[in-house]
Amino acid sequence: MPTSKDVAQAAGVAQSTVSYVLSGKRPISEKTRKKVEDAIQQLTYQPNAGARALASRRTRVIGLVIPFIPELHMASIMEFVSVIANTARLYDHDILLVTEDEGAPGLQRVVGQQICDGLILMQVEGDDERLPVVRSLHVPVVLIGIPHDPSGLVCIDADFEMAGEQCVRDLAAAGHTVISVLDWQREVVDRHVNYVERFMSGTDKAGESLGVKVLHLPGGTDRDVLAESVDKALAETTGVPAFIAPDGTVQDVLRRALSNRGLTPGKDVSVIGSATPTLAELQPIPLSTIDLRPAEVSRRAVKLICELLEANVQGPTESLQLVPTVITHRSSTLRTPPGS
Amino acid sequence: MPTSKDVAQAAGVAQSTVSYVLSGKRPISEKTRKKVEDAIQQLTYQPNAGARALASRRTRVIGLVIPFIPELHMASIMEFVSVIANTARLYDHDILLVTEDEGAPGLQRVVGQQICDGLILMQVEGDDERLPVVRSLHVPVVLIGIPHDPSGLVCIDADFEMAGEQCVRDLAAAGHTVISVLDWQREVVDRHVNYVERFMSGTDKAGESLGVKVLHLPGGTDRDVLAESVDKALAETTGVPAFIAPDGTVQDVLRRALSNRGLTPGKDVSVIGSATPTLAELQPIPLSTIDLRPAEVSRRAVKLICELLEANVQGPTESLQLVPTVITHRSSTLRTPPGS
DNA sequence: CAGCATCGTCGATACGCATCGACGAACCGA
DNA sequence: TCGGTTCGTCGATGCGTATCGACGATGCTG
Repeated sequence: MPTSKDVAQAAGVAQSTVSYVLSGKRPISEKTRKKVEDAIQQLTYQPNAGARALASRRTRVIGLVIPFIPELHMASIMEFVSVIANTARLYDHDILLVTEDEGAPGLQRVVGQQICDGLILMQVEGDDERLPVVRSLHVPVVLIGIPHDPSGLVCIDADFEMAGEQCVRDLAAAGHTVISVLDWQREVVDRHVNYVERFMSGTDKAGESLGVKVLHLPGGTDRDVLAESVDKALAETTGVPAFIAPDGTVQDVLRRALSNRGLTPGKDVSVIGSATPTLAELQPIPLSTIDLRPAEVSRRAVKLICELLEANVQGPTESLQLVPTVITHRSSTLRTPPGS
Repeated sequence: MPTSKDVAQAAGVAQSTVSYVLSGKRPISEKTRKKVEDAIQQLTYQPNAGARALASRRTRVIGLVIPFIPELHMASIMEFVSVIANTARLYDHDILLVTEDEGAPGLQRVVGQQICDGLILMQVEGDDERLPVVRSLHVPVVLIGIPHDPSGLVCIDADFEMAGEQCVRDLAAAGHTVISVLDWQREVVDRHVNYVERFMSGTDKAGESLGVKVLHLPGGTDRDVLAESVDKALAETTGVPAFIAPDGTVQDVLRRALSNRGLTPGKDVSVIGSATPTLAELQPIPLSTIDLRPAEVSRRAVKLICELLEANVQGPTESLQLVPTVITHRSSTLRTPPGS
């Protein structure tokens, strides 16, 4: 492996000059720059990351803490991961995987050993045990998800409250007067991820202001539990029933439960779920969806942390960003108020 | 951040002694070791990764090249990723994400800059364009998947041929005389991932040796295409029909197609799919599966590369490992030959 | 008790780059 | 023509660790 010294020698300049050509931190004459760049080409020189990190105190690596995954969520997590990795490259950074299995000590490890310059935490819980550690780390950290106490933290997430509002508002506009909201699957609810509450609060506010009844029922992937919820919803509904199933994993079970009862989405019942456009179109009856914008959230998270790194932020910062959600009508919801 | 020098000072020894305590590469008296370890504790010292990499020429980081993902596969990819990350930690290594978007130059980048000591490539295609580059890199690389020409490469994958054999053998034993194999979804087939061929070859060999007819039909997630395949299979089948759907994403569509035709898996038809045990049990009719052992493949891949790193392998190595697959009966296949 | 290997520790050096101060050259206006 | 800039380059140093050679201390053999 050639070093910058080799390049310097080949170009007939000092090693420091090579460094300045690369960093642009001092003016370099066109002539010298050309010589150096040619030498770099010829030797296929690439700067050594370790040495660079040692000298500059910057690794250009961001640690990404991925959650331990209740099986069924993996797909959506992967969406975050890949967008985050690709976006990081745009800022000339790399992503180091940190699994949640390592817990809080894992964070201290990667930061303490200076393997990375900052962290992105996914799937932050309302009362996340890692928060005290996060606050004590002297590096920028961006949380995806909003804990109960976000003071001193940089957080970003989809605007779940807006999402809840949008769903109820749209169903109400379609003429539904009773709307049933199915909970996330148990694994999520048990984690006290606070987007569940935010979503629910959004539905309730909208329901109240529009004068429609909003029911909250247990969701999850257990067929019997969901069957019970559906029956209860149907019993309490006057007019055409409407369901909101913000958890992608619940949708499959819901679809089956409705079909068992002879109900066809878009005709006898309205259903709004959460899925990517591609997946939504793939359904037998294209699913009306509330898009929680995972890609946009990911991109902004990376942007945020890179800006913090750029600004060389040391002390605690505080900020909170909510990404607007998007509701899309497909065939699983009624278009017009029935009887109009 | 304290350095090893600080530790040395606190312990009243030389910096090199601290280093030897940590690495164990020279004998240290119990007394000195104690002093040093206490100092490390008190200062909460953690070695600087950059400096360590610079001096030792080892980053203890493995690059993981994850594929660009046709949406529906993400879940299974995540399974690999998380097991790989966790296993790497057992060997005291970390995982750097490299997305396929960077292509072959990305490999040269992370290796050239010495950000990582070796690579794991997922989802290797039969005639992968990155192979020439891989062969030219002077670091250990482990491929998950088996290219057409594996010479000079270290490869590991599930034994898809065995998987195909197992499926056909079991269905034949249950009395089926005609067995229909549905292809992977188009996105996978188009990539020429060669496990498709290996699986098919396994089914054919078993079919031939057992005297049962094996049909190959287009799979994929397109409902119409799959409907056509199912109809064709039913038309050509004498006795109880049997389907093998090795692609997890095809299964959903197949299930619906069969249900539309009034066929109940385990009763009027046998179905073998591919899914993790949890997911298989979650189906309305628990799915008989062929387990392609993603976790085991991941673990072995990490083990392989860590051993290569340990052994300080420079030149090209060659090896090929196939992980045995496991077939599990649940309720979607007939238990006994019909009419017996 | 001399002679010698072994053990435990130290000091010095190298790893490859970024960065700082210094310095010569070219250029400006007076 | 001279003092003062600005521009472009160089040499030296530091970043924190691993590792090599050296060396005193200790234990053993004859």
